[in-house]
Amino acid sequence: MDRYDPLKIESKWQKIWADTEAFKAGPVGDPRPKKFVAEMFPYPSGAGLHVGHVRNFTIVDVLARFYAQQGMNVLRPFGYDTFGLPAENYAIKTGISPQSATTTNIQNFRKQAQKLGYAIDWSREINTSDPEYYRWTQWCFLQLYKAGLAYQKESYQWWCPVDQTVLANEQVENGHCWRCGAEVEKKKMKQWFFKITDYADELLASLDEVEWPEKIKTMQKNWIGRSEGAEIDFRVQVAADEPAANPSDPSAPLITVFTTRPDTIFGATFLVLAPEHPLVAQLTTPGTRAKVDQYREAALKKSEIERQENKTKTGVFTGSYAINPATGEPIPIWVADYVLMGYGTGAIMAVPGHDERDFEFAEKFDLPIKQVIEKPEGSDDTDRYYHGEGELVNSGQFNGTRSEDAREQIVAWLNAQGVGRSKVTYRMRDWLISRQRYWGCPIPVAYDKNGQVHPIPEDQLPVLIPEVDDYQPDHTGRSALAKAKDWLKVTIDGEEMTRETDTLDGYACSSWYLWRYASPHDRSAAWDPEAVKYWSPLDVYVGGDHAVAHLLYIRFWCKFFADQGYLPFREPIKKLLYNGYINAPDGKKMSKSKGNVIDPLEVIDSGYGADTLRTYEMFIGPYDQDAAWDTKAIGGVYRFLNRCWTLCFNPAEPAQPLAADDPARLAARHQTIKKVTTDLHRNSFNTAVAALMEYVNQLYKTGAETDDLVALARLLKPFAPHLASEMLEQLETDDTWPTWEEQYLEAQLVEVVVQVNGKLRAKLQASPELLDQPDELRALALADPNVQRFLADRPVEKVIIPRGAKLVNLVV
RNA sequence: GGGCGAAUGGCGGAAUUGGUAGACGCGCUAGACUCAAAAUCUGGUUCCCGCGAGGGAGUGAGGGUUCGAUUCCCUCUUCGCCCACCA
Repeated sequence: MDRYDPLKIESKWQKIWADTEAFKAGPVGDPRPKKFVAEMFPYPSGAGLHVGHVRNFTIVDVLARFYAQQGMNVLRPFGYDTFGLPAENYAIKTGISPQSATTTNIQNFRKQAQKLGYAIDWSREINTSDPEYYRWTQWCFLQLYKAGLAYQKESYQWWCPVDQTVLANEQVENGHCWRCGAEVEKKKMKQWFFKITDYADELLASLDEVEWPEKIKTMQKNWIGRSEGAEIDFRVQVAADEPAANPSDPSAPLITVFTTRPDTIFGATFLVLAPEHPLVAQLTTPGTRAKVDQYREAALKKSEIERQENKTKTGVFTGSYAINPATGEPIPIWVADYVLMGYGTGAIMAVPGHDERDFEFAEKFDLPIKQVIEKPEGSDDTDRYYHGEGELVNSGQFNGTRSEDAREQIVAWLNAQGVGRSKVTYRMRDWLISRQRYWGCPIPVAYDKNGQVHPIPEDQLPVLIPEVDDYQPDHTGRSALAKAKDWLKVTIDGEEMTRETDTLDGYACSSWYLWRYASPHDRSAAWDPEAVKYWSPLDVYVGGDHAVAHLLYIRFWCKFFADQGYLPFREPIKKLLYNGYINAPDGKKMSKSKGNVIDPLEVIDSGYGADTLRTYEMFIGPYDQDAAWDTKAIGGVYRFLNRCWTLCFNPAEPAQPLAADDPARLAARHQTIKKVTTDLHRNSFNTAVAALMEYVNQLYKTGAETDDLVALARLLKPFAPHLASEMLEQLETDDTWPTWEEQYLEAQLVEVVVQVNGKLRAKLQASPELLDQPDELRALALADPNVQRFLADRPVEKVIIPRGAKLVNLVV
């Protein structure tokens, strides 16, 4: 071999790795320290791997190989998240079944991943649409059902008119379907939910325990959206001219509102209900009925995007009044769409004096505005609705109290009268999990002739997805499963029933897969408790998506299954690396329609090889930042690997040869080992590659000794495993991760910089010991002609020699 | 509107606890090899002044703390992401 031929080297080593099952994880109980690393498993699209996958998978691979070379027992599995709309839409269009398209796509993905030389334990591949997998997804559902955390509720749901399916909150982006971009609507349907809100507090609190990027933690905190406040009951009068209702009269309806500002209750001059609020019909008086009905209908019909975009306030008066429990005065009850049924109680007490939205509404409809908090003097707040803190006014016995203190006092006062209580409310809603789609995991329940729900017994799992001819959902809101007439019938306890035709949100399938990796072929349980106890929680998770959805759901399931005794930990992922995107060379997102997609397989096959592609994607920039593909820069990485190859297989005479034991040579080697090792520990992949490049440049000058090449090949292996393996074979050694010794880090002379008043004036060569001898260092610095020039005979007032900084600062 | 983050040469980026700003790569440039080109190798490359030694300026803008600030603090500008009538 006389030149670097990546394609030849790579196919050679890929065959060896496959034949020897080189990356099989050690057994459960293996005494070596374990490391479990994984990427967010991909949806295997027909287009195959893209450069974003390569970045994501390579980060995991570098870490897996780094840990393995350090003698750890590494689990680095791989799987496919295969349910979802693309395969189903493809089936609707082409008639090719999702099952068959998925099989083809998986084969393609596997082949491509192998071509990248990933250190994957291929014996642990999982696929969420494999019945052997989804029977356990169904088992998970049944556990949640048994515990009362999977329930049905009829409510208004996001509905995508194009995909003909319900969407979760997380799948609606600015009022549009996340998949097809169509404007979503609201539709009243009976849906399945998981009660994630039961875990809201813990999901929030235990974010402090995980080593995740602050950005992601903040997004989850905002999503959960904990608000402390109070619920307050307002007794209704049916009409203004009736005598004020007796607050203790149990026959008068109650409107319960949620507020974070109970201190402003004396300023509550009207109530507002969401259009969907169940009491609206009852409260509407005959004179207002026509207007109220018209408003409600319009609000419900309005697409969500219209309701959000139109920020001018609209609303109608119901004709009824309620008694403000603080003032005893009747206040009008309005209906307006700026109040959301899904949050709090769907009703608010409006305090226009101190809330921007209520203020706008009051202005528009000429409702009374009452000030109950005094703006402190010197406040530069110019809003006419002061929403800060201050002293209470117009608030009866609470006048003069600070608003911060009044909150608690007023709630206690209302509570004593039985009309108010402290309340914590979350912005997060329960997780809507039913999907009116064919290509998903069937929800394992059936309905008897009275419509009662019956879970499918565990011994009848899996509920298999039936084959159908036509994948089109029908327009009644039911999935194509409804077309499998025979499949629909099921007998439970001798009674004939009808199966559920909804399938589970794909996020359910990915909410437990990390534990499946521990025992992927277990036919008796979702996961083997011993195996999970050994491998989990996951040490490092790498991905660039799903900041809220998937990463919140998997935490929820983890806590649930821990409570059920199935898991011995409450957080599934210790450390999260959230990688950035790779954009097209023009800086824009890669997309087929723009024609700017870089195909990683083409990069490999063009002659660069997988090692160059892998190393380039690690070198492209900090892993957590977006980067633009640079078609020229990848050549620089290829040249670097080519130089590594040349040093090992075809070395030239060095220009400035160094002896094998020269301190400068040892220093370069040990510095490189230290730099690459510490950089990998802090996930600074780009600078680790830079350090290797620097080392190779050095070896080109000085010539490479065997020890240099061994260190180089071992350090290079996580990035460019094929080339490194070829080098290690030539060098007749293994890939044990090298260690550095502090004593070799410094060459015989170090460079010390001299500053005068903080400005660099000279550089001196000195022995390292001199750094501990301030007087001599000072003398040496003062002797430098350029330093003398700048001192200009002035006396030196202070000499600063910082520890470990190779620097002298003379202050005059 | 709220929250979070970022801004460094022609470009991507580096500088781990405040201590030599610009590592490494791209690009550009000069040279070696070659009939020539490619490939490869060697040198140069923040800007300004200077033949040079060297000097001055410089990390979005302005101020502050410090012997010393890309790093810490304050004010502002621009950009990005997330949430967005959540009471």
